[in-house]
Amino acid sequence: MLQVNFIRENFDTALEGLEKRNIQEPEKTLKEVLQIDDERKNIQLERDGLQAESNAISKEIGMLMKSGQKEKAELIKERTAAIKAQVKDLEDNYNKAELALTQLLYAIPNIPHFTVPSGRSAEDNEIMEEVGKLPSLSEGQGLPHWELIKKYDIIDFELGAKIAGAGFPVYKGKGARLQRALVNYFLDQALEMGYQEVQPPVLVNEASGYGTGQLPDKEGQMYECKGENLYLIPTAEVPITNMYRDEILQARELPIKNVGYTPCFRREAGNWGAHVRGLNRLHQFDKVEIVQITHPDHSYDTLEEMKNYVKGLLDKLELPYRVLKLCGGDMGFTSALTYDLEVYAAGQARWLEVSSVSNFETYQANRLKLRFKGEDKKTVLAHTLNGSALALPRIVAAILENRQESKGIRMPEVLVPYLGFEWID
RNA sequence: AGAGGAGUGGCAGAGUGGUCGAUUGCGGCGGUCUUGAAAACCGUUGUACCGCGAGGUACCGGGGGUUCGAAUCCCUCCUCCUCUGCCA
Repeated sequence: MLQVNFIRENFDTALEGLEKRNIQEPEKTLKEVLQIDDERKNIQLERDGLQAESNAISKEIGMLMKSGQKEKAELIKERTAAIKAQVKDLEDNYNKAELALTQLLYAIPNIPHFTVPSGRSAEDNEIMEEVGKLPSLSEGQGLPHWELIKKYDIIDFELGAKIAGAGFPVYKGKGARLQRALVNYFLDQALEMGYQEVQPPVLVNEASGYGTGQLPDKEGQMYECKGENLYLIPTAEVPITNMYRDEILQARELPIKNVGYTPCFRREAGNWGAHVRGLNRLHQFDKVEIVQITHPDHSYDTLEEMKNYVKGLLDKLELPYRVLKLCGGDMGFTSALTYDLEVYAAGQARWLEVSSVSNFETYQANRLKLRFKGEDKKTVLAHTLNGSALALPRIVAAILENRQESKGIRMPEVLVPYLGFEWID
């Protein structure tokens, strides 16, 4: 969430940023934040003063008791009753103000970076570049992946529906092996870039959900564990970033680079439309995620580095892709700047999002209380970033669709050592 | 899952109702000494909020309670350890 002091000191910047996101009545909301915060401070001033008085009296009573002046002590005790009641009142008011403040702040999205284009929807995203040649498929070789997977019997949706539900496919044979190869390839590549591999829990508690911003606003997107107060992760970002919740790091430890493979679970309530077929949208899918924690001065360099790293993966997989800079209206709630990478899937003649690389600046760090001790010994919020590197299903879809030949589907060269075969046929 | 034990500052570990935000040791940082280092010695060393400042308030796993006063007593939840049971 945003820091109140940031809003106070940069009111116009904050307002401009929120306007870019097209949220309702941004000025009123920001003013309300400041007003509630002022209220909170005033209450604290009064409460702390009374508390100090009360502490002094207690101390006095202690000394009187020690020196045996019981009656005198009893006399003073009477004075404390009024103070106590007052403190209790102020305490209640303080808690109310603080709660109102955090709830309000939870509802305010991150301020977009100044380079983020304004816009309302995906159509307003800025296409930064397009890389690679779109495949030209010959007649009869333009099948979408949902037909190809049947043809080669490598992914079974009906079977998954039987044991779980729609959107939970079963990968079989070379389909399953392709999944495993991709995960291993992506992890190995990240290792070469200096990331530490981690295997986090795929269930997280409420505090973690709040830490990275999935709660409270996106509650409907996560699967909940009945009676356990745990959530299935929608992305490895949640557990991996939350490893650093309530931590104060040393400046020299930065940047921290972690990579993790996890399955991801998304309810996708109300997100199923006509063109959501096959692997395009699933309730469960596999993803390798890269997460970095950086010094605020370096986070945008890191964002470029991460984007370039993901581009490199797509280059090596020989998939044509384009890079988008998301507009204010399409960007995630917690992000300050997001690049989406989309691969071209020839069988559907569509671009499919396979990665989202974001800088959250201090938005998550503030919620997480993730700080570091700087060179001047001051404790300041770190910046958090993450990116998919990569999400599997749509990569699989694009590989199947773009690389289909009459003889079968030719696997990308870099995967062959991981796969142990060259063709799905 | 049952029985028992324990959670205190970066770590170790005192503290069982009153000048305790907390003795001490280690580690860290600064300094003295040294050609340099080690050792020794001296000093310093948590977080958050409020206040122009002096300073104040809160925090001893989380939450609640008793009391004029709680690290210390009570309730509750969480976590860890040991034993028993169960199980990849």
